[in-house]
Amino acid sequence: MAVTIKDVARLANVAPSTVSRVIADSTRISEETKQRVRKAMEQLGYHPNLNARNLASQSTKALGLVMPSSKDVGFQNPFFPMVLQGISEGAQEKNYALHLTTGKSDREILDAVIQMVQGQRVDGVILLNSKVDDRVISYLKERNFPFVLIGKPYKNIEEITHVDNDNLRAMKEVTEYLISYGHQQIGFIGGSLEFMVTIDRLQGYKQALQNASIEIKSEYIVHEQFLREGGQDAVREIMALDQPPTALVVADDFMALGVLNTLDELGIKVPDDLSIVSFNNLLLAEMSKPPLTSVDINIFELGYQASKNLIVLVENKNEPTKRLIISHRLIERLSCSRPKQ
Amino acid sequence: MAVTIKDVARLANVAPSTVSRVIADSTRISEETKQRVRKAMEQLGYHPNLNARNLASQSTKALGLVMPSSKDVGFQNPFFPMVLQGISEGAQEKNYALHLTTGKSDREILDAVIQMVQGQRVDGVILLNSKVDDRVISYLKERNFPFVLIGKPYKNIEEITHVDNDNLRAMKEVTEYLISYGHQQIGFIGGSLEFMVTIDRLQGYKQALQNASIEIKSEYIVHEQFLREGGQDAVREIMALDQPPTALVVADDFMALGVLNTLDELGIKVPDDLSIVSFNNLLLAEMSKPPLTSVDINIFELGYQASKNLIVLVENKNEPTKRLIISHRLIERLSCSRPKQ
DNA sequence: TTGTAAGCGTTATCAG
DNA sequence: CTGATAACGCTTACAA
Repeated sequence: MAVTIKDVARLANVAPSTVSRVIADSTRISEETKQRVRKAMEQLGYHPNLNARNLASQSTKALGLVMPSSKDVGFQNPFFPMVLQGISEGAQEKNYALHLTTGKSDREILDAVIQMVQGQRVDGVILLNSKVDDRVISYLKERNFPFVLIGKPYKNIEEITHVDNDNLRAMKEVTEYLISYGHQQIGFIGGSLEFMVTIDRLQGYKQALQNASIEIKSEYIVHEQFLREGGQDAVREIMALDQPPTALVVADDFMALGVLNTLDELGIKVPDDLSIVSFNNLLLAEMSKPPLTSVDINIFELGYQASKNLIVLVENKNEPTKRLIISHRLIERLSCSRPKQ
Repeated sequence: MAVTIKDVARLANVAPSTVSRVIADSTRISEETKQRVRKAMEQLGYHPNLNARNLASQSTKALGLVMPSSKDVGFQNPFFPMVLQGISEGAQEKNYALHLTTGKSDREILDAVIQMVQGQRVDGVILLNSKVDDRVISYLKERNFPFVLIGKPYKNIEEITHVDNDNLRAMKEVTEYLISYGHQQIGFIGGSLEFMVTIDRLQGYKQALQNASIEIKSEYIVHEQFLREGGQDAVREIMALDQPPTALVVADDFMALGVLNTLDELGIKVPDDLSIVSFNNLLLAEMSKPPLTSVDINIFELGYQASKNLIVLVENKNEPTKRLIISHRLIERLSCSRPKQ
């Protein structure tokens, strides 16, 4: 039906193998026949059948992407499209295609990954959401199949190539920033502790307080969902304390938006009564009222480096595992000030 | 290297073709051998090589998804992850895989699509962003390759299967809703007129005004980018008029957020001084201040129906083209009230 | 009900 | 520099 390599060969008066070599731009083909073959390809509108090619060459030039479960709320966070953008760019540059995988349960996701990997649809896999004791990771490691993780692995850190921010340091800096403003009562509103990012940031928060000899109060530490009213409950809880904090670090701009609303309802002014720093620096951050001081964690770059390095991993069999740390940057806006007396 | 159909055949003491039939669950195989073969597959951890299978069967059980250009700002709108979620679900249900495609320019995108289609990596394609005179559409139509468009085609409406909202009616209803509140001066802040959705909504807006014998003022109609400060410029412009509107319809929640901010800066209170209705009903809508009355256009369903119907198209050669209209619903929150005297 | 064998469209190995 | 020819792993007539 479709035009094949044989049709091209016939028209150009060469063997199919020669056409194949022209496609691969082999050096061992005379410039003259190359021209002739290329013209024939053009003329016939030839495009190689990728399935045949993959089958013969035992490789696919495609990367698999494991998305967060579609039931996951986190899916609505703009984090996902941004990281995808980065991944996509890194792949495109090396002419790799992207293959998507989801599932409603962990089991479904694992099955989809297995199919994709064993079915040889992809040469490598990018993981977005590492959970504690992730079965997908165990599976890939076991088979020694190339993959990179965006975020920090729960175990075997040294054996898993991953790209992450230095979340500990980022949060430490943020906390120090607030301390330097004169804040002593600083609250922490983070996501679930089953995410490494939360663990790291919590630790950064604690370290900063300790270094400044500020007491760590457990009432100041709240873990909530990243999204939605999560922030609202958290902030009510924490502001109802006898001695409420004068500053807050929040895990995510989206959540910070909820925080801002609740504060408004409670009649608490930002930054006059309460300072806030959040993370991610989404468009949201500059559109909220007041605009949020937020840590830009370079989401695009996270994705870009992930695919870029996965390709390296795929193409060089003995590439060592790596840990890639993407830089972050505090973007100062209007949600912080000195505490009131 | 990997375990193949032959290994299974050998272990189960049957011919490879028999194994193939077992995989396809052919009725012409005895239950007994089915058991035996399945056991062998299990034992060896067999998974079919999808490239070989695709090559032999000339079909892929995969759908291609053309994403908005990664340079596109629209990419940051939560619309994308939501529609992807729907698409993914529809595909998963029928055991179809998803293949992604992007590019930085229209040319790159077209090339990627051609590669994907002619390379026979997918059986059908879902398009997200139809532009005027879309070359991807022309290409697919020309080749008679199955595809569905999310949104409304610019031309050949009857010949292109697409899933869309009734944007004209939705906007008409919204405008009538505001009129019923007593508003006579109603502004329109929409996206670029190169999007069909804008054209449809603008028309709905005009129809509602006409039906109510309200004059259509061109100064009340502003077209801006969907995102970012777009809203802010637009609202400044429109509120600076001698007789500013008492109500606004806005194309998108995200944009409405920008509008809210600017209004706040201008000292204009919502809904007391100005009523607002927006579209999409993102999480944002309930988190903004005040919470936005917004039209839920069922983004998930848009995606879900797209992949579901694309699969029908792919599997039934002579399926007629369809137009699928997804329902919408006005979600009333706190951004509307009667106009002041 | 099962086996044989001919593709599917490439790439890769050997000759020449 | 180029051409045969054998894989690659599976599906699918056609036989049996």
